[in-house]
Amino acid sequence: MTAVDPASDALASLGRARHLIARTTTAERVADAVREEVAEGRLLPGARLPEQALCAALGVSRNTVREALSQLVSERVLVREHNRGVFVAEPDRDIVRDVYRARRILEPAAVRHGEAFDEAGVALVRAAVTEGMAAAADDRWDDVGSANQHFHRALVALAGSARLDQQMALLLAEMRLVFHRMPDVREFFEPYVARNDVIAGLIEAGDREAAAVEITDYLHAAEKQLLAAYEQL
Amino acid sequence: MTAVDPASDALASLGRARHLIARTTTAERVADAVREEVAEGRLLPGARLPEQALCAALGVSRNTVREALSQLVSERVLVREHNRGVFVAEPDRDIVRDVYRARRILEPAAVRHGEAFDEAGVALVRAAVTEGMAAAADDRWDDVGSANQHFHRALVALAGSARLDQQMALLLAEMRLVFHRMPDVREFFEPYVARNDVIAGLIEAGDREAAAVEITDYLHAAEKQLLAAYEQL
DNA sequence: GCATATTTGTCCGTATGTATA
DNA sequence: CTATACATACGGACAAATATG
Repeated sequence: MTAVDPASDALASLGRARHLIARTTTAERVADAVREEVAEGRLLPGARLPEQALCAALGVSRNTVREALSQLVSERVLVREHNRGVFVAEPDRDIVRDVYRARRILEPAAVRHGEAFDEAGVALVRAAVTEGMAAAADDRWDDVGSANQHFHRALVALAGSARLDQQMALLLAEMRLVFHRMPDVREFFEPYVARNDVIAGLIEAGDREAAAVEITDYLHAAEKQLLAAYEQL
Repeated sequence: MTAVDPASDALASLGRARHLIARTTTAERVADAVREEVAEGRLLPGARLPEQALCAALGVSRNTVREALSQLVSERVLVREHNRGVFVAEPDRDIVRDVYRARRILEPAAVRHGEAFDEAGVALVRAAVTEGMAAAADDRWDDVGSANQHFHRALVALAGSARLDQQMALLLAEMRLVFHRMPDVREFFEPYVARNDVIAGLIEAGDREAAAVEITDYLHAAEKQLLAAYEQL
C-alpha cells in the first residue's frame, strides 16, 4: 500500500466496510417484498405461499425464494410445515398470551429502567401519539394501528438496545397478524389513543414509575380484549 | 376414508400434526452442527466458513449449506460479508454494551414481574447455582460458564414467555462468543458463583425486588469487567 | 498494477419423497 | 388407488466480486 495522502487510511477503512452499506441480496429483497405484503394485509393469515408461484411472480430462482422464506419463518411471519410448504402465520390464543407476557416485561421495564431515556427518545413517543390522534380524527384506523406500533416501538427504544428494538419489531409484526384476523380493528385501537396520550404525559413529566404501571394495565386490558374477540372467531 | 373404529378421528388428527414431531431438515441439522462447533469454541470468532469446505465436510450440497448459514447469520452467531463469505462473529465493545443493556431490561424485569414465578421456576434457578458451585469446586471453569448460562436462562424463564426465552438464548450465545475472545475465562466466572447463590436466596425468600436490584448491579459489574478486558486485547 | 485463481451470488435442471384431490 | 402437485435436496453452470501471486 502506497499511502500518498493522509486520507488513504480512512479510505482503506471505508473500503473494508463497503459491505455494510447499500449491499442487498436478492433474497433480502424478496423477503422484504413478502413481508410487506403480509404486513399490509394483502396476504392474509393462513394463505399459502407456493415457491413456484413466487418465482414466477418475482422473477427469481427457487433457491433465492427458499432463502427468503426461511428468513421470514425465523421471524415468525410465516410458518413452515414440513413437506407441505409455507403459510402466513395464524396466531392463536396461546401466541397472543405469550406475546403479551413478553411485552409486559419489555415495555414497562424499558420505561422504568431504560438507559436511553432522553429528550429525543421522549419526543419520539410524543410524535407517535400525535400521529395516532390525527389519524383517529380522520377515521383512518389502519393508520391509527401503525401509529400505535410506532408508540410501542418508541417505548422500548428508551432502553437503548438495538437487540431489544429488533425483538420488539418482531413482536409487533406478530401483532399485526393478530389484527388481520379481526373483522373490525377500530374497536382495538380507539380506546388506546387517549391512553397513549396519558402515558406520554407521564413520561414527559418524568414519572417513569407511573407510566410503567399504566402501560402494564394497558397491556393487560388489550390482551383481555383480544382474547375475548378470539371467542367469537 | 373408511372410519371403522372410534379412534380413527384421533389418529387422523395425529396424522395432520405429524410435521410437528421429529421432522428435521438437512439444513437444520447442518445449522445445529455448526452452531455447536462455535458454542464449543472449536470454531473461534473471526474464523472463516467457506461453503465448499462445509459441503465436503458434511456431505451436503451447497444450497443446503447456504440455507443453514443464513439461519445462523440471523441468529448473530455468524456474520455475512457480501461477496466475501461468512465468518464466526467477533463481538466488539458496542455489541457487549448493547447485549448488557438488553439483559439489564430483561433479567430484572423477569424476576420483578414475571408471571411464571412459581416453585418449579425457582427450583431451576437454584439447580443452576448448585451446578455452578459443584463445577467451581472442581476447577471446571467451562462448566461454570455453562451453569452460569443456565442460571440466567432460568431467571428469564420466570417471565413465562417462550419468545423471551428464545431471545435470551440468542443473547447468551453471543456472550459465549465474547468469552471465547478472552484468554482466561476463570476471572469472569469466579466472582459470580457466590453472587448467583445470593440472588437465588433472595428469590427463594420471595424478595423479588431485592433480587432484581442485585441482578442489575451484577450485570453492571460484569459488563464493566468485560469492557476492561477488551482494552487489553 | 495486473493477470489469475478462488469464492460467492444466482440460476437451472432433475430426482426423490410426501401430501392431497 | 392413482395421479398430480409440491417441497426437499442434489449437482452443475456462469457472471461478478474478491483474493492472490
